Amino acid sequence: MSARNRPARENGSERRAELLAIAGELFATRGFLATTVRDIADAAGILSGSLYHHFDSKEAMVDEILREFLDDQRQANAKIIEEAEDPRTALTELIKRSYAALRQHPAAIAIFQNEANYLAQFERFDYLPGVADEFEKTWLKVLQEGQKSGVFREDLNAKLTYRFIRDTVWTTVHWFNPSGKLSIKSIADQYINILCDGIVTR
Amino acid sequence: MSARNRPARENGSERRAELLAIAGELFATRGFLATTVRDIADAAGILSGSLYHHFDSKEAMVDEILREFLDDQRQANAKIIEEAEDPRTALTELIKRSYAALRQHPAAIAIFQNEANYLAQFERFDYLPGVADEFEKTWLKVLQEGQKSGVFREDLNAKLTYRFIRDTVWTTVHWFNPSGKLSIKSIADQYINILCDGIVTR
DNA sequence: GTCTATACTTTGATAGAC
DNA sequence: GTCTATCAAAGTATAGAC
Repeated sequence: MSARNRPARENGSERRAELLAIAGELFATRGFLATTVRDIADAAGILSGSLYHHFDSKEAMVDEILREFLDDQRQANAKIIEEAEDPRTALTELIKRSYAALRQHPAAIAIFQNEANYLAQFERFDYLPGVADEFEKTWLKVLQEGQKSGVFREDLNAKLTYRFIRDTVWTTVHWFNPSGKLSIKSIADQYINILCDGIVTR
Repeated sequence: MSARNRPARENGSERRAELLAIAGELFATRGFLATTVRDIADAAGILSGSLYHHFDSKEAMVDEILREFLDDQRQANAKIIEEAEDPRTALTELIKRSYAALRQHPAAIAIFQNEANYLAQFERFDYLPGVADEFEKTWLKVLQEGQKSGVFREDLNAKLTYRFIRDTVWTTVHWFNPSGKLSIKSIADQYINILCDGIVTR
């Protein structure tokens, strides 16, 4: 079946992608529940009923946004783990990659951060807890290997350390301003710096 | 006017406090919008209409929850700043205090974290951005004084450092489990440890 | 691909009896 | 302090014309 004849409902017409981006923006800034299908339609300059020509439901929209981002991130993580030569490099690369994602998928990250908990209650989003778990495993492995090899302090609780890192990195999406003074790169560098060496002078 | 004759609508009967706690729990775990007045009433074993004997609206409920917590935290911060003898002590005390609040006001913290952005759009919650600002000023002052006096590294962006700390500390509310293995104290200690000295061995 | 029109459901809130 | 009864508004979604 050619892309031309494929029904828009199934996937990618340009208009469809446009609508999805608009919806994502709104879900990210206002929240999923606070965004009505009329809000999305208004922002797109059409009427709410017209959205249903492209998507089955509001849930279907957010579902698609999340899947795309999560697949991307998962692949990127796997590649880093595979290629990194030592735990410290792996860790800093994971952090850099996460910050880079802030520029590529800001809406999806905000939605994942803010709504995963709520969405997980619906069957359709059964995959969410699994993905979060997989992410945790990836980071934990790096941290633990680093402890074994002696680059990371052994007295730290790896799970706790992972959570601290994750919280700091992802929550950045709530205040990061792409047109502000701080670049993603400088934020990432500074965080890696603090995380590795601490804020106290020696 | 005695407490006995004071209308429940105005403030503190026992039942009222109970209902507020139930609502707070739901707001915190499910989200403000996802929690209906019927959910709250169900959880309390009454009908939704009965809630309006105690509170003017759903918004009034969350408003009261937030104000109580924020006042508390503000006072605590002021006291720490006043009493701490040096920036490093002040910083660790601020962090410890924030973690301690996680035990005392878990629901309010989660709500503040998750819903402040949404709520700020309503006049009633005009005070929220101001409070966040005040918190930031308090922490910034400590960090900057520490940089001046040489305890904290001068090459760090204080504002950025504050955000890293704030995000890590407050976001803990999303995964902290009071009946889990990790105590609040051990989480706080470990975080202070990482923040000050980093995760890399030397 | 969008519009018109509209059905259906959920939700926050009110009035008055008990 | 709670219940019964009920509203009005807002929300998601559908059907069929254009």
